[in-house]
Amino acid sequence: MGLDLHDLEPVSRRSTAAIVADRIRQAIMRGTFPPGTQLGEVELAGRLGVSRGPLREAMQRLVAEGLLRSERHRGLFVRDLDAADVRDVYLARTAVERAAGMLILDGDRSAATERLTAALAAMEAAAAAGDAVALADADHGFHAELVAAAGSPRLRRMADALLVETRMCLAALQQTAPPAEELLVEHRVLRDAVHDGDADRLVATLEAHMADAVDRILGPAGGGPAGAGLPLGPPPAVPA
Amino acid sequence: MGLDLHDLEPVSRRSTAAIVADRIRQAIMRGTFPPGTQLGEVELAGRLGVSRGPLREAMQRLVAEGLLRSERHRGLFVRDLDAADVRDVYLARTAVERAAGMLILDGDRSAATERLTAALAAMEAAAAAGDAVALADADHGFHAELVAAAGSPRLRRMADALLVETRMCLAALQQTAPPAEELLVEHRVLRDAVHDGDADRLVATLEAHMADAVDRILGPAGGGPAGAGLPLGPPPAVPA
DNA sequence: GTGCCGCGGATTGTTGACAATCATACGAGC
DNA sequence: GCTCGTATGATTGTCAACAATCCGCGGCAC
Repeated sequence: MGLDLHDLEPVSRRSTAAIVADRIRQAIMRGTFPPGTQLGEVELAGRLGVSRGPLREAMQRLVAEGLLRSERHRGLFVRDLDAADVRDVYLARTAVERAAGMLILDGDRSAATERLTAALAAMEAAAAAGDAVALADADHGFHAELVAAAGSPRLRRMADALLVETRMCLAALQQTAPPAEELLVEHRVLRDAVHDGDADRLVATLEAHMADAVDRILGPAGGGPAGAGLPLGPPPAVPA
Repeated sequence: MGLDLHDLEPVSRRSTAAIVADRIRQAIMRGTFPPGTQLGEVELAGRLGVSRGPLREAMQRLVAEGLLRSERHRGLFVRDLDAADVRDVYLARTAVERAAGMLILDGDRSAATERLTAALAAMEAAAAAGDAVALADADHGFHAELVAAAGSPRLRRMADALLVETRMCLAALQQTAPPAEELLVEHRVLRDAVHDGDADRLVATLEAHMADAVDRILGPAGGGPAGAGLPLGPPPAVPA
């Protein structure tokens, strides 16, 4: 239902490096590779059925995206995100999605509303089914659709990268249980604000939504002033 | 004078791929490789004195950054930016630098003011010397310092990528002569707004500054509503 | 007992060569 | 004259092997 650009795509599929990059990215997102784990090149290459050449290229892409951290002659490690990183991710997301929202309000609101409604339906279905990972997927999809509807390639690219990091946060610090109903309400308000063209309400709701997400992940400790740069303390229990 | 993070860098220098990526990036920024040119791997590898392996890794990074466009079995080409891209770059920059500015206003304003003043001094020196490329460098440095002072790693990373694309725009569509005095005034106002903690003035000036830059590059045609997505017409004279 | 030195194992970084693929130019057929 | 099929050339994509580097452990001198 949610295929974006299948309209007669050129026959040549993407390069091998891009494919394995997507694979690794998805594995990191889904928590298959916990933060801090070392990714051996030979093992990964063997498991994916490719050689080390394309795999290294894919790794470089992921390093550029900030998902991996490369130590020279030591290996590649999955970046572990601390509390400051969580705040930073949501701060950047707020900036990007805010700009996307303003852009939508100056553009085709009805089309955007339609796309957001569809994404919202996916969230509602997942919530009704009680499927937590599907709900997270749909949440991801809603925000991706929000900035995609803005029509800015660069905002979209930045948002995609940030959403991947968001999933990393969720996978790493798996919160107990996201209150599905509250989540749905917040997203519904976002869509309505887009529909009504209410800029102030959209921005306020977006910021509150992001702050809520940070609180949900970190516990209601440092969600307010968002002082970036502090490593800060142990919220409930984070592994080293 | 403007070195950012030279503070006792680890002895092991970066990987070869990162070095060649920086080289290519700089070459693209400075206009050495005009947009649309094909970058042959063997030629580049020979010229840089490295093999094709590390070079391909560097290329993947640059593709991920959006500076190169890879066509399968065709080659790597320098992305050529049209008018819509110019508007999009400045739109994204506005979003990022606005967020950075708000963050600074909630943080250490005096330190940020100091850094911005230093960057401004570099601009003034370049303007006084009549050195256009030094002025562009200093302009670049001012905005880089602005988001660096915010202390958000992700905003910083996004801004760096966008600034490189900005330089690409400037190099490709080399404008006649940027009015140095006006440029200085605008940046001075930005710094003063940071110093005074005036959020409204900072945002307004920033948006005006970006709109001015777009007008300067494209000619005063479509700077107002910034309708992204249109390829749009020939402002004065753009090469295909 | 403590600190230093050297060695073994493993991993990454790099290289060169092989194979697959595509664009271009030329000639045959209609 | 135009179009289609084919040969050629160059380029990218991929692979397996070589070399450099670093961590951990055992032994030795002090």
